[in-house]
Amino acid sequence: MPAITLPDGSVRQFDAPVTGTDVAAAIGPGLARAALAMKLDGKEVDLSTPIGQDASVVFITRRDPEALELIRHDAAHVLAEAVQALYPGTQVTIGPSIENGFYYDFARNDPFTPEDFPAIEAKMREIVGRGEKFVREEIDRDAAIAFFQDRGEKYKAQLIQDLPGTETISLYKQGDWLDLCRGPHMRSTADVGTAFKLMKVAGAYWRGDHRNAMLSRIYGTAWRDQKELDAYLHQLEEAERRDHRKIGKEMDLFHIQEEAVGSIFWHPKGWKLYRTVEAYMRRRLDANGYQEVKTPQLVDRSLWEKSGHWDNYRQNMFITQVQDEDKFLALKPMNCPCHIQIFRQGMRSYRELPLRMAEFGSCHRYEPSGALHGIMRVRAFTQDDAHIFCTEEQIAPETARFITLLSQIYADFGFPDFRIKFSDRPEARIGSDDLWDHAEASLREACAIAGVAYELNPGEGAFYGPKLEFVLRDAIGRDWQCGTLQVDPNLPERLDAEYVGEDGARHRPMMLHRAILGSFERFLGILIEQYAGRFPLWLAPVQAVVATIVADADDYAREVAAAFARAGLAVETDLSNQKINAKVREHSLAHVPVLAVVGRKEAESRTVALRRLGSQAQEVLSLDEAVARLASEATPPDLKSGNVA
RNA sequence: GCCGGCGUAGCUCAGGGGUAGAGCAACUGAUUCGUAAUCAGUAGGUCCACAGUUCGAUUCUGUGCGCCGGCACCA
Repeated sequence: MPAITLPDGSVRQFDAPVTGTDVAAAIGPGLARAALAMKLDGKEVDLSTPIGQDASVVFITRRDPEALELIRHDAAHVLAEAVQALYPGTQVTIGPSIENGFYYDFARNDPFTPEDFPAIEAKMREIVGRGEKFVREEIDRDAAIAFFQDRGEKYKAQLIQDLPGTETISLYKQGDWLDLCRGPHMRSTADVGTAFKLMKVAGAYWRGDHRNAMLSRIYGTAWRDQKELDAYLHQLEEAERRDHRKIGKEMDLFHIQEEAVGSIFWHPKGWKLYRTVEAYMRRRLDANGYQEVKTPQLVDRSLWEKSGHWDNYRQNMFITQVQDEDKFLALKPMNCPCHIQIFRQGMRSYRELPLRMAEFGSCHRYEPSGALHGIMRVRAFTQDDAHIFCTEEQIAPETARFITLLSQIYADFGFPDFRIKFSDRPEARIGSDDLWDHAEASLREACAIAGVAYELNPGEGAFYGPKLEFVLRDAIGRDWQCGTLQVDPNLPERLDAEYVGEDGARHRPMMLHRAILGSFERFLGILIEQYAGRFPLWLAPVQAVVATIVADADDYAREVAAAFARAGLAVETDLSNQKINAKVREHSLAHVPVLAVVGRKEAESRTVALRRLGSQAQEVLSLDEAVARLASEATPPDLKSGNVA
């Protein structure tokens, strides 16, 4: 007879097999009301699951983080029932819970539009209000396939068909409606609650494969209560204000126009930001043993044929041809083959390794139109690229060294936390398993040396080697790969790079492809969103504005601005005949970090009144002191004393 | 590339089969003011492009282009 161990260590004996519902009731009416599901020996299951033997049970209530996932998953079922009730003939497919919500993919001739949402939401509330019990039923595989086929649910039938034969097929009923589902679920549709909202419609390929039919996906968000939902919606609104496209316009940083899709027109302030980041990166690379090079933009197709890119990526390359010439040149989509050309000049010795060759390489790729996104995903971009030619033994130490450098740089830009994904061998790959074993082991070892944790991203490596991806998140919660490090034993072979070893014989170097920012464009986009345009002083494109209160202070204001400029500050003057209130407002909205206000008082005493963005306080300093202090504050992190790279 | 939505002044947006409107910005003038909007005036538009329907299209229909949200892709 089952003895149930509870989280507090206590044990309850029962005379006969029980369900979670029974156990909760035995403990108390409060828990019986609150329990939504349970963890049975660590596995999440329905409350109604029978317990015949000794087991440990942890109840999940609305307060537990696990509840969110249950609510969202159940909400997806409720959505599916609502849709099938309102739009007969719609087939159901899958509907998981996701971060912040859920979605459900439907097969239907006429896709949904947001105008359908009110009706669907109303129907969902009705279903939740009915509080139909979720009833689990296990069913024979063939019977299940026949059942769904009879109902015209061919996607469900196919799902079952493709499940491994050992899998138990379970259905979940809620009143008259049912769905194929592994579970678990809460007690009834009432447990979903009312804190949900349909968010958007989207197309999505069946099983994520572009060769398959496109389904109509409805996204929703669901929370434990209205307060959480409101907070989430509010947070979304806030995030939209940080959108780099919006801020880029407001701060006059850049624009993109139809005649150059996927390419950026950098305006003076945006380019200033770009140059600040570039100058910083160049100093970091110089200090870390990199040699900077510059390679051609247009390169004959023969080189791309040798490297393999012509075969693999021709569709995504910009090809040019000059009139009256048969030659085809490609705008380089990447820098590696060019760097190998430099490596191949003359005879290389093992003594030169590891050789770190860096380039702020301008690349062009014909990205699919749907992939373009502001300045984060473009067709013309500049990588902070470098290739490290090294021996196999040097892979791990070089990688560790790289991670250290990257961490430092990310921290300087205000990203102390980032995610690392480890992508190992994909199905379609070149090179022997032995080679891959070595390359992956080196990367793992490097991560251990660097002391960093990573998530495994199975099968997502490049075709030539495993890679690490360094991922940052934008304002809206989308993840972007920025940094990367790829181990490549292949390209040196194809393009015949070699060096003379200690033994006097010729060897193939290994090649590490690596980038820290990834591309300037993407990184600047993330950076803009990270700071919502309110950059730290060293990054701000306009660091200070000297604003006058009266015209009598104009000459002094010019003097102050000149002194700021001599100290290397990016400064502007505002001598317009507006009230100081208006000037404060205008430059605050423009995210200028320092406002130096001068009136008659300041002109007479040779002081300035500094006001920092986000603060209402004023600090009156002598001109000399203000210059010294701001100049020191505006020093890039790598140039601060005591922090020399 | 695929599915859906959108495209009106520099920006944010309203409007609607009879060739367009607001706020902010810009420009001009007045105002010289002490830390988040001084007042008045002026100017500003191929209503994304092309085709079709119509007496007449910015408005309706179609196609193209671009943008936005997803999906797929991301060397």
